[in-house]
Amino acid sequence: MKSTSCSSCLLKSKAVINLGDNELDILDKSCVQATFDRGETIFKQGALSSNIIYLQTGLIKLMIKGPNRVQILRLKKAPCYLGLPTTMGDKINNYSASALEKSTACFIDMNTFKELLRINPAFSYEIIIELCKNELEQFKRCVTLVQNQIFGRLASNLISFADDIYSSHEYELPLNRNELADLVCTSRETISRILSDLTKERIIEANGKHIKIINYNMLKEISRKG
Amino acid sequence: MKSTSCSSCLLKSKAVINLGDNELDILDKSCVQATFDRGETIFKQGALSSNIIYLQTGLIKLMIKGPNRVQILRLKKAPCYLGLPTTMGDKINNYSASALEKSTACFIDMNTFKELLRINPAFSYEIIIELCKNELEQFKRCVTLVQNQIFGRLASNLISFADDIYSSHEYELPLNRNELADLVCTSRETISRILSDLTKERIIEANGKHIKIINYNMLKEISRKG
DNA sequence: AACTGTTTGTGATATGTATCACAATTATAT
DNA sequence: ATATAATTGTGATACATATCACAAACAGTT
Repeated sequence: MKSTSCSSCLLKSKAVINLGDNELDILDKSCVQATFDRGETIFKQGALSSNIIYLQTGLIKLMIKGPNRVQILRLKKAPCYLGLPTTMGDKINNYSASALEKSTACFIDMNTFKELLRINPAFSYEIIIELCKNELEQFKRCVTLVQNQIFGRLASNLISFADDIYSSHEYELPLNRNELADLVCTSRETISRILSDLTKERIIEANGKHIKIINYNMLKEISRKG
Repeated sequence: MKSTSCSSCLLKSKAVINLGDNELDILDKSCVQATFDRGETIFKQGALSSNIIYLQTGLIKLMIKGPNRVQILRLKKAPCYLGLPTTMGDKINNYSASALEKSTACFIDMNTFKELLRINPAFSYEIIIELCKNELEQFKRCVTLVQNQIFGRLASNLISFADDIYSSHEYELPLNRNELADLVCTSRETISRILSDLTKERIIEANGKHIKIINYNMLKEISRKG
């Protein structure tokens, strides 16, 4: 049940901002809103994909089950589109999404979305921009995962939590040790060892999920060198 | 110097096929064609990006200089767009492209490309589809790189050469050992050892750059298990 | 409050691959 | 044809991280 119509929604995407009243009406008629608690699945790998999902509020993880393990592809913070590639580039979800905190998402019918792409070039243009930025981000992440050793990989992610997600050098991790290991592509034991070492070296303070970055420059250096 | 006008080009992209005569004229006026020999750079990481590049014929590698090494992000076979994300998502090339064999590419002015996106929704739509498929492909590649051990990673790539690029179980690698190592993210010594082992086990025959796959199913199994 | 299940930390050991060194082979230049 | 440079293959060793085992701490349930 939608709390507000698309036209009076205060959390529109950059793409949707370009829509006229008529187009917002079209969107409103085939757009459903849902709230997810932490841990709930928004869409599942292997299932048919027929909606475009716009994450209005919250934080989610994209996960894929690979040959050897579950891997967290990336975390995504609202506002953003989820699963655009998997819905428009394929018919089956190539990966899953789950909420890491209470989140709200709008499910847009695929055909309506295509219609909006067709009738509003500015809408299309913003979708293209988002796809392009996502791919660049993904390339960067992949290079870090492949080239850096585990110290550098973990440091990069801790910094990303601080700079991109919480805008603070002190935060509560939204992941347990196993999930952090899935994000950084290592084992949970290795995560424990490194958080321990970083704490001993007074670069961070790690108390359970509570992280405080003490020596940001040193952490940055570690993330650069790998 | 263009050998033919855009309207009479027989190698149009799926996006360009949607353009009308008028739009093809617009494209023709700001599109320059170039031929590249093997080894030549098409665009360079760190340089300003102001063109959209359409690879008409040939095979290229996308490379990025990371914290520890050069990494080949992926190979791309014509026909396809190169560097869409890096031109539309940023102003600087995030990675480089070089020809692996004689190739031809069309350089399209950025503003003209944006104009075509604006005036032709079907054109935009095909660009969106290509971006989505690219991202899914990139996710798959990243998962393989991160989760598989080196045997599985090399097997995957040898199969990709056979199935996607040469459509043959026997082919001439377009890469030397060092470049193959960059593609698979390992060292050139490890590449030599594994090609040696695979040859000893009669799964492939490797003679210099000449590769012949003898036991496709076994190679497939190795690539799946990692 | 007690019990059970889950998560986390640490020690010990195994494994896969990088690195280094060097020689052999191949390609290129003269 | 010869010399030089680049590429490749192999052996030996080092190193980073996975895996296994187990205990301690924490969270959830009764």
